Amino acid sequence: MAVAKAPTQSERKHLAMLAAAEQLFLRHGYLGTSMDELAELSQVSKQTVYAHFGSKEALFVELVSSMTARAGDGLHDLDEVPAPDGDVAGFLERYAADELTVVMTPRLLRLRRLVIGEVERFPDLARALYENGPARAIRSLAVTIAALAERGLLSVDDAVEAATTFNWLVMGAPMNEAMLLGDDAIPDADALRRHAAHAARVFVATYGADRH
Amino acid sequence: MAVAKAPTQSERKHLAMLAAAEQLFLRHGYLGTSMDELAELSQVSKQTVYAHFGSKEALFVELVSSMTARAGDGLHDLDEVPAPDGDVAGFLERYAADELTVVMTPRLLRLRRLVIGEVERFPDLARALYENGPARAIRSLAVTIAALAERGLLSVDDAVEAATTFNWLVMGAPMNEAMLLGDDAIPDADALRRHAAHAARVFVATYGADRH
DNA sequence: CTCGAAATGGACTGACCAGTTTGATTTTCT
DNA sequence: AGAAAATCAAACTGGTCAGTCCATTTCGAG
Repeated sequence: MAVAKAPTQSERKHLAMLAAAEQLFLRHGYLGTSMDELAELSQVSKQTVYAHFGSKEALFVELVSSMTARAGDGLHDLDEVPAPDGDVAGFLERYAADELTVVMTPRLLRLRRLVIGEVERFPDLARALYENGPARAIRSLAVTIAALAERGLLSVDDAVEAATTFNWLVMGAPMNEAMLLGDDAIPDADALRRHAAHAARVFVATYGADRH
Repeated sequence: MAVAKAPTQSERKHLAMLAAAEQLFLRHGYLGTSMDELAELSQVSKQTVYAHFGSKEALFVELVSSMTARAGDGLHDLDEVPAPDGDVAGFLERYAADELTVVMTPRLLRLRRLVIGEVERFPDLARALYENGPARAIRSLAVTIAALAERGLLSVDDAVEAATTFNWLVMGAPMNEAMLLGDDAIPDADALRRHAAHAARVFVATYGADRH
């Protein structure tokens, strides 16, 4: 088994700095965060910050990139058997609820706000977030939808279009509310489940196999 | 008729400052814009800026508020006769295309990015943008949808839920792409029309009167 | 033409900030 | 234990920024 080696001081400080950077950048933005502030919150001297990350911009890019990469992680191992033999709506509802539970989280919403606000300054970070978030989710869902269509459980011409439709049917309203109304407007778990059910209902009404 | 009185120098400068503020704030953000820069671009002395607006924050709030208030203007006088006697899908498609044409504009998208990035600093501006944008559009659409349901052209229980669904069916994908991918990713007029048609098709498949 | 209001520009204050320097201290690894 | 690497505190550089001050000029209405 893996040996739990004690983290070195350097590693501990590295993590402390990343944690402080996350807190400050997500709260105050890129320009609104100062390196002195960050060093103090990390309980670390300023030189140590520069020794580890080189510059404010490099630290920002590293932090945002790593958060972005981990963004849609707990989700995409859900390519289990899509539907046993009929309950497509139930499957889609569960999928939507899982997706919403992952995405509608203060950490990820703040990351998204931060990155959107910095599109002009850091267009690559924004593109990376788009690729790792919606684009990845849609591609993955399109495969599943195509498989369901193959089995005759859905009636779909263009699987990517259908996946895109479902994705924004699910995410559109809560995401755009959360962007502008702040974390207090995040729906609770029950509201998310109801919304997921509604999205699945609309989708099946459009793409259900019983359409001629 | 209204007399076209020549604008005084003071009025001209006031507008020049607002124009410069729009350009700079939308491009560089709140913190990224300096008052010296703004005065220079306005062809005005710094004193004049402070004489007119008092402070950077006040100028920012005034600019964003006025842009927000005018945001969904060219649209909501479209409460003409919703549908003569049948073509609900066509009516919805036209409505969606109009809405998309107004919203998917660099100016408004940049405003939205700016406001989202400043949610923590200026929560009231964000709330105002939400109210004047999506919330207003959805309320207005809900009335129309209820009227169509009344005439038996749609089968709708909850008009607000249906309006919300249609709204994000229309705006979700292009809006969220534009937020992260920048103005270059704005779909052209033809793509917008096709997307509007698709949204209308999905909506009618779900809420069409021919559902039992 | 005249007088008050508005605008000018340029210097100035006080604060902040990214990044560097230095020399001493502590941690890590062998 | 002892050398190399990492960290520290604190001062410092060069620059920027919001907002103010002031003496002079320009504008516009009567």
